[in-house]
Amino acid sequence: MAGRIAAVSIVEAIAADLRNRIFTGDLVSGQTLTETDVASTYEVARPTAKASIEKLVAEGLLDRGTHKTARVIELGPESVRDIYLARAYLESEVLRRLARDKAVPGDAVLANSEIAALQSGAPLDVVEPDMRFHLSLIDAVGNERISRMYRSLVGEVRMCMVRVQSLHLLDNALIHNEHQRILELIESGQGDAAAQLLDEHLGRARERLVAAMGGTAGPEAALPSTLD
Amino acid sequence: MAGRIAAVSIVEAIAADLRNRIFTGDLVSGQTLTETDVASTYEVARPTAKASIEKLVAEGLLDRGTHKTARVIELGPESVRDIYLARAYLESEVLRRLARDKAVPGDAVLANSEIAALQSGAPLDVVEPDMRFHLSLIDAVGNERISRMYRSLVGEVRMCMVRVQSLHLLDNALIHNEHQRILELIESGQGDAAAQLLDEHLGRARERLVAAMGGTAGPEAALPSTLD
DNA sequence: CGCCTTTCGATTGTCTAACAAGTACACATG
DNA sequence: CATGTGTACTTGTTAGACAATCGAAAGGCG
Repeated sequence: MAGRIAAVSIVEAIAADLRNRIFTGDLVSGQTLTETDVASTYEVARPTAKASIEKLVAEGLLDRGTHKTARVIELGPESVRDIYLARAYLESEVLRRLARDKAVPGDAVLANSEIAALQSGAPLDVVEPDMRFHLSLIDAVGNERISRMYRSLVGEVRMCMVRVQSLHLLDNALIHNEHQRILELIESGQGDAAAQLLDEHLGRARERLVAAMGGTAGPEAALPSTLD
Repeated sequence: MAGRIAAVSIVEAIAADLRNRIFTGDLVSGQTLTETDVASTYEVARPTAKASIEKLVAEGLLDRGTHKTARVIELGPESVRDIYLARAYLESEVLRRLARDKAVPGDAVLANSEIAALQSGAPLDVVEPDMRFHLSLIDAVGNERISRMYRSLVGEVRMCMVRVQSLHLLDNALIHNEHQRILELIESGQGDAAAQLLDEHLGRARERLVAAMGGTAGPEAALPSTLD
């Protein structure tokens, strides 16, 4: 069968669509979402729209106070640092434990080869396999809660990405090489080195994002132009 | 001022009370919570009760499928392992980074001294300062998302505790000593050793919980009787 | 007697309509 | 300029209702 069918409730369906619109940049940061707007857009009753909005608020994608209109969360430089540091915390410990068992997840290898394969195209094409690479590492330890936590971080990372999508921040070859080295370090059991390399890997991505979103001057002036 | 005032909505207030009743064991694992029950208990309309229930479902404290009654989640041995391993992942990396800065959080010292102070009392009295000790370490790195994640884990740990509260699983002196050694290792910059000790600390607690809840024979036979 | 089907009560999903309560912003007033 | 007032918009909550679904009990059949 082609994809498991899903009898989702209306609330879930609307929440899923809103989530998608946030991740694709259709709904930009700071944009307001009134209950009546959502209700009329999807032609449902206001309580239904309300429930959808509150679902996304619980996920952390929307923000709202009592009696105030919900807004798409705004991710400033401090949020980006918080997100990427949280990623580093989760993932570096994962790398240590994978290295302890010398367990290289096949999905991660696959995802990284896809990064190597795409030579050009839209600058955001690398995001999907990149996220899949990191998720494969996380999922490899088989901890349900860790995977859930990391996925919520990935959602926020995607929001950061669409926010600066006009810039080509990402050097596919560099990303591929660093991933490759991380996998090699896991295979040879060097957990500390893998964790440290990951720290640099994420730290670099983080600072480029911060510079691109918070920079006063043009980003090409603030960033190192070449990274090979 | 003595505590910021909070004008919480009815939904939030009910959710908070239900959460409290879950943590105190008033609502036991597996117990069903129909919307009408909650509505009549708190004398509110059903949609309000529904929203409260869905809030707790989003937090992971209740579980429910479409058209099915919500139940308090049941934490079996595999869940306990998942929770404690997730704790270890988060916290051991935190210890490494604290050790790197040789930063011993004052709140953690305080919480541990409270553990030393209580010599007797209810067996669960140690849980609160124990959780506070670990939370202090987590909060010390100042990462909002990591703190949030850990707090959700702490909630589940509390549920585990009330589930086996009849047994005295906890040796206050042992806990205090291990905490103390962890703090010392942070102070001397030995991150790896601190992380490893934490692993043992959490691993022991986890296995005792698992044995207590899943053991076929009486727990005093399955567990090492003394731990000094 | 045991198994399958049907029926029924209980529960949830969603809607309409409505009122209360709060926020934000413009406006008038001192 | 600071303050108070008022109004439009939005959200919080309720009541009642109907459809859809689930679980289990009751009944029929081999």
